[in-house]
Amino acid sequence: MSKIDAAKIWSLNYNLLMSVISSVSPDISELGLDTKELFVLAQVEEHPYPAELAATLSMPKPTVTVYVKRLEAAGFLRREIDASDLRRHRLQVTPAGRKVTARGMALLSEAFGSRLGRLSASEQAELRGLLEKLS
Amino acid sequence: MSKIDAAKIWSLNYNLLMSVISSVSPDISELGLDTKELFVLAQVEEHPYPAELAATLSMPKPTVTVYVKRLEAAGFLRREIDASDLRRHRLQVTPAGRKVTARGMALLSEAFGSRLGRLSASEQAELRGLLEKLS
DNA sequence: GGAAATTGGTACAAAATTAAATCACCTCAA
DNA sequence: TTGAGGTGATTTAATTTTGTACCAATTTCC
Repeated sequence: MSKIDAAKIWSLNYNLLMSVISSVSPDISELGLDTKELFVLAQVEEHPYPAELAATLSMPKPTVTVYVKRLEAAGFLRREIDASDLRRHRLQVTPAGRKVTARGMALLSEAFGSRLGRLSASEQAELRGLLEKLS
Repeated sequence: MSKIDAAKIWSLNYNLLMSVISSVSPDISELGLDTKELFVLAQVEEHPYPAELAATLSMPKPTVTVYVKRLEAAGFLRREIDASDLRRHRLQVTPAGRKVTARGMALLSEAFGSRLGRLSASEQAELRGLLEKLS
């Protein structure tokens, strides 16, 4: 349960996530957005400001700017200046954006779910609980 | 337990990993290697060929080439042509490489461990078991 | 034995990502 | 007020990562 184990758990988890990502990204691309763009888009409703997005996704602010710009150009997102603080840009998902998010997350769920399927329903709930404690 | 949940579990896990990575990468940089380089180095003993590394880490072959080259230049790795298959380059971690790997993984374990510390010992074991089933 | 197809690996150019600097705006103490 | 310090977001320039094309060694199959 010492340092060795934490690193082991880490690697297992990391390799798992990466392998799922790379298996779905071709399908996600066909929706007209990049995998990372999907992650950004999926968090916009919960975190409607670029700085918040950067913090929760652990990515630099300029990177968020680029993704937001692309998402806006694709019509998945609208940007408007926040009335109460003119520095802030409030983001809003368009109906098209919501649709593509749902599809993309469904693809991800399908791929990840096929791994999750190795676990029983109660194990899945257990896993979710553990991850929530860690978050 | 449907698609929605898989996506939720996914996001929790993804954000967790990314936040841990970004919190340790400054410390890892001080060891003289990049975070991704550490991940590569840490897998060399288990997967001593570039193509294998690319597959297990889900990264493109050219990327592995670049990292291997840097790790070799830094003296953490040696490359020799495999006697039984002259196309393959067998990689070998040097003592310096082993040392820096241990330190880097310790840093990672420390950071991840401080999250894991929120779980009881039996919960940690539970988590590891679940992740192993998924891998 | 010897083309043809495969596999491991790399070089180079293009694309993605990021660090550093900058601009616009906000807050608040004097 | 005002101007000093701080925050949100973007631009620019540099770095990192990757796709494409390629070579060299090996295997396959006639």
